[in-house]
Amino acid sequence: MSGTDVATAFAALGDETRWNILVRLGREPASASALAADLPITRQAVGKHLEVLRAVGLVESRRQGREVVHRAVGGRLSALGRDLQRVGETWERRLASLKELAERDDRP
Amino acid sequence: MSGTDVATAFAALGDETRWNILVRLGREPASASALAADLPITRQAVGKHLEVLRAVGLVESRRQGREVVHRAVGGRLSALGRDLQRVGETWERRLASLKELAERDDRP
DNA sequence: TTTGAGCGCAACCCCAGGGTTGCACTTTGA
DNA sequence: TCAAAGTGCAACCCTGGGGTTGCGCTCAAA
Repeated sequence: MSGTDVATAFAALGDETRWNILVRLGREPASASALAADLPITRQAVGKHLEVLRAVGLVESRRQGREVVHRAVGGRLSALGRDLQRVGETWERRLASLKELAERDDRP
Repeated sequence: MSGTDVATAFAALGDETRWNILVRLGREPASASALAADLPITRQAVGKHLEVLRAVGLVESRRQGREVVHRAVGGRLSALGRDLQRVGETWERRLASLKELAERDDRP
């Protein structure tokens, strides 16, 4: 998990509109126009968000007739979650070690 | 996990500089000036990032003499990770159900 | 008690990016 | 075959926020 990738992935998740779109696609796949119909923004704006989400692998798109259906990739989100959890636990352990070292230094 | 909270939390993680600061604090606690010394930005800029991170509970700060020491809150990150993982798995399950329904409809 | 390190505003600059309008293209269905 | 739905650019607007400089405060150490 490189730092850059993590940052861009979370930047993708860090926009409220984008999060709403993702949640909506988590319930069921939909086209850009369908999404725009439920949201207070243009289809073009939705398109840009979908582009961002697809770039980080959180959404997959598939042409179906004259419309393009987008779906949320749950696996990608789960993987991100697992990575985050691991990093957080590492920090907790490290902090505990530092604390222990400090206490040991206090009473040599 | 409300949508707004999630978005703001990930927005906090979505900036590369902020992520670098977090990782640095995950190795060991440090003051804003110490952080600024390692980074290509001003202490004031670091301060703003720390403010954002503290607002979402990813960093805790404690005055020690004349300096303020900041540390990464691993538990908060782990919790976020677990939430993400859960949401992702929900999506996967839902998508599987939809697929099964579609196939059942195909052969009535 | 003076000096400098560390911190906290506040004002300012600047650009990435979220949003829009406008247009041209394909595909379905009547 | 024609109208309307769905999509894909491209140009443009404008705000948010990441970054800076500048100043005044506090507190530890000499």
